[in-house]
Amino acid sequence: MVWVYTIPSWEYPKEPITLEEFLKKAAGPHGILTTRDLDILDTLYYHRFLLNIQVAKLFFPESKTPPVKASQRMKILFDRGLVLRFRPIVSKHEGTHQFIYALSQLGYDVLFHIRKRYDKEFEDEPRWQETNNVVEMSRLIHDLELNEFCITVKLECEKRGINYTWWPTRLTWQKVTPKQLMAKPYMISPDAVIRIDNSLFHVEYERSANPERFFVKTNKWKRYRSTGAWKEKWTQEPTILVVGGREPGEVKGKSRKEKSIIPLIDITLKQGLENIFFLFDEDWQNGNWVAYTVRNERVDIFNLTNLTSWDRLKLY
DNA sequence: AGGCCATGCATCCCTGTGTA
DNA sequence: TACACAGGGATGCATGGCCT
Repeated sequence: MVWVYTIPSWEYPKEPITLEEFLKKAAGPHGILTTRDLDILDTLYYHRFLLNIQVAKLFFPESKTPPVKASQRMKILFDRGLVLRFRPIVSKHEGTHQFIYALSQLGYDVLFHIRKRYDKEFEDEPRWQETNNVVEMSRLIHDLELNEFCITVKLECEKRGINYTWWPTRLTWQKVTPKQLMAKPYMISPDAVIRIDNSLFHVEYERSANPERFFVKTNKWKRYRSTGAWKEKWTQEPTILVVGGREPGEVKGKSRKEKSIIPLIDITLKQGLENIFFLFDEDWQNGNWVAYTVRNERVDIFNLTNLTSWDRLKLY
């Protein structure tokens, strides 16, 4: 998808109703909300932004025309003030604009009021704010494409009958406090964490592929590994999965370019970081799920029975 | 009555192509 | 080169049937 950069401006409904009115109407057997609506709001809460086609894939898979269903339901949620929407500009055979949705303040309040009673994790959350949605376009696209990857893996798992878990990004952050005196705490904040069958992946979606920033990340990961800090959060060591373009991509309107992740492989090799895979957009988007290790070995991420070179090193 | 679903039609915007 | 127009992808909206 080729994006044209414009300043994102969220569209607000003309006559949103208040939380009190909403909860009155939402009650009872013929309330104006369904559990699916709540699931959609949940997904927006955890994953921030969704394209209409992504709502369609996740919540209307049985329909003959999922995008139509999705847009109809999302229009209702928008008119009632539960979501914000924004129509970006794309080009090159992509047709016309597709809506991007985000959670509104009312949507958060409704979700919080209805689900907090039996969903403990909400109570411990720092207060969410609608202004979280005001981000740079590059950040918005990054999140959308990350979600697209996670959704595509989910659908592929369903097709193959494999278990899949997609952790909400905000629940995967880990603050690591090193044991050594004077060492500063640091944050490990993956873009997403997914489990495919028995493999745990720590997903890094790299659109801008800045080598300097990546170098800093690899240092953090090495510490995270060597100190075993991952054990505080996960039952197995996560494999880092770097996802991004093999070829530099195009972005209209600004001098910004999407960069290839290939230079990052060299950095990783020189750093001696192991148990990390690289998966190219051009491959997974065409249904080819073969990732590469730093030594250019091919691995099928749906079938990781072969030992990786990292495992072999540990055995020696 | 309102939610859900299928369908049809209008409309919007981008792209490609033909013509003067 | 400039312009008009058709086609494609996607949304917006109205309608009608069925179900709870």
